[in-house]
Amino acid sequence: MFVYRANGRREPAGRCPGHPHQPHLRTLFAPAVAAAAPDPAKVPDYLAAVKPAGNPEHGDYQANFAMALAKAAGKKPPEVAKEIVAALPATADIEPPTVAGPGFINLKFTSAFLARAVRDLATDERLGLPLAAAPRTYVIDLSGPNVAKPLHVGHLRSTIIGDALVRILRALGHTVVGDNHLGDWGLQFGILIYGYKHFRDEAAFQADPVRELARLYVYINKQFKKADDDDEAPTDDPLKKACQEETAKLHAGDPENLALWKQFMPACLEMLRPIYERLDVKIDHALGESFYNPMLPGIVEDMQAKGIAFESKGAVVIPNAKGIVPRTEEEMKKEEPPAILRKRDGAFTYTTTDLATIRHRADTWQPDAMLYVVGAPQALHFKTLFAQASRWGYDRADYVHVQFGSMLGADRKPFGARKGGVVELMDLLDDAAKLGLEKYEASVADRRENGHKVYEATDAEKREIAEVVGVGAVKYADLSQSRTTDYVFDLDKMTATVGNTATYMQYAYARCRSIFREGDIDDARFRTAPPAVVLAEPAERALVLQLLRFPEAVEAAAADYLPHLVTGYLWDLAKATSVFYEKCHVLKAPTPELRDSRLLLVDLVGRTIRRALGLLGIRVVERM
RNA sequence: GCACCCAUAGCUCAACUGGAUAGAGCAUCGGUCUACGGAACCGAAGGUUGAAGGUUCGAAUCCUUCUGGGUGUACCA
Repeated sequence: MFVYRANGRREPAGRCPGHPHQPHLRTLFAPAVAAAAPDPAKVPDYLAAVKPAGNPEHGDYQANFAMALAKAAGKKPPEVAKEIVAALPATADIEPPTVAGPGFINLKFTSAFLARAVRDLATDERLGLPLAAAPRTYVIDLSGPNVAKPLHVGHLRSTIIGDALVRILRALGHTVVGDNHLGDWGLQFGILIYGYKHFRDEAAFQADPVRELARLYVYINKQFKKADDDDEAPTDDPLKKACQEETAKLHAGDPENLALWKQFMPACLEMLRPIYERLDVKIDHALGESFYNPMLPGIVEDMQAKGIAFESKGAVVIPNAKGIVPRTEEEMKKEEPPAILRKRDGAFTYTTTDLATIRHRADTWQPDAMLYVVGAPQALHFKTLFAQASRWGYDRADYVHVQFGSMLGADRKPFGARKGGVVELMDLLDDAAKLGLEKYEASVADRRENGHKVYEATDAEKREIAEVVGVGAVKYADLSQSRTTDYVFDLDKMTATVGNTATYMQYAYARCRSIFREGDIDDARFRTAPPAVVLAEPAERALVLQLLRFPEAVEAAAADYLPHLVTGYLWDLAKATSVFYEKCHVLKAPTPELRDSRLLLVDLVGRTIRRALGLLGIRVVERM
């Protein structure tokens, strides 16, 4: 991933600012490091090397700057580490640090500090999540479906990742504008119009316009495919040409085509609405391509007037990111192509629309950053677009292509939009919900068989469980994968009840709630007047450390636009909780003090899971 | 041809952005406990991080070359 800054330089994205205890440790070290460092300018870099320990045996945190510092000072790393440790101010928050290996400084919080910190966390509705000191305004481009066909699994990633980023950035106090750049004006409507005029089944269209339009779209595209297989250049395909002509007529304002477009649009939007509802995704704006259509001639004129765009081979183009328009054969082989704003036939392209969109977003919301949650194949397009938009004068905001890998079929081949066997989103959600319910019922039967008292859910509750579990499974599967790599679509894995899945987290949440129900305990007390926390077992200590790390995970996810850092955190939290349950009885704790302390931890685990899943757009149920 | 992305355990994925012995989940094998919710826990086995060089105290991570896959590449979006 890269960020285009105002100066046009390519820079890595911002680093994680660290969780609230990291600054605390850095403050502790700052004077000693400053005294030992020959170059004061490097002190912040050294302090940045105070980070969570990679291995719990080494403590809670580790300071890794002694090696670099020793080299700069011409000393031996372990000696430098020892000197710095000796120079630390006295504190009751950490145990005496130890020096190990080539000069690592290992740090461990005292139990007293952890107990105090987690008790403070209990009264904090934000669970430690900081509000940004300097809130920024983000415009996030997400989802962007082609409205002429039903959503399929390929649209999941942009929608789900984009929605999670909206929620995460908002949670940290930023202003976020979500904008769904609908594909509602391109060739797909030429295809629909041509298909409607020549191949429609009138009865089917009357009965269900949505389905008939979808059929026509697929039908025409299959005809294109044939041309490809015959090794004909797609542009020579007469059918495609005919569709392009219908598109051009629409764009030129042809009354018949415009009327058809207006007739088709509501049906197309109706096709999308229930899916967004089911996914629990609300996008602030849906300014599609058609919205920008009237602005396109002005965009091209303006860019030509400013000397950024010009004619080449009958089209109007903007140079590639390097500022070059290749003209000779040799250049065309070596250089990236320019982007076309207006084709030879006068039609505008999506590059022009994207430029109009940038101008509109910049003028309307004055964002500090514009994020495009769009698949990796469009990297070249955005590279060119961002570079030239900056030259055009829209250089205040950072442009980020938050790209993600393709969804692959079981054969590890990308899902092609035109290929058969593409799973429609609605069917996928139905299947996932059905599987979720089956597993729930199997689990209930199993528990009953083993003599447990089992709560009998009503049919309405079962439907709710199925939906929450099913949709959650699909979302979590996508979000838990680092977004840059391709990923293999696997429904069974998504709906698994073990491992790093939504179901496992939702179940962990339900377990927390169950303990309070079982003991008939009011949880409010643990949030308003929390009892003292007693850390008797290592499992409790590990759990507390994990609870305190929630802000760190969220901030890291926001810094690099990586929601999977939140799911990774959840998985660690869930594992720590499992061990805790195993080692520490809660309701049957040896003393009332310990029971209260453990109830506080259970309540915090439940709240943290709910909050973290909420940041990913995933819901929980109280019982399952 | 050129450009971008990727390659980690049998499979699916991590690795806190250069840190200590590369970790999980499936699958395989073994074990624990009448179980505050067993959708559990513990353990074993599984690796020359695609290959070869280089950078340095230290590399899955950074640089070069190569191999193998994906994607894009002047009038689709």
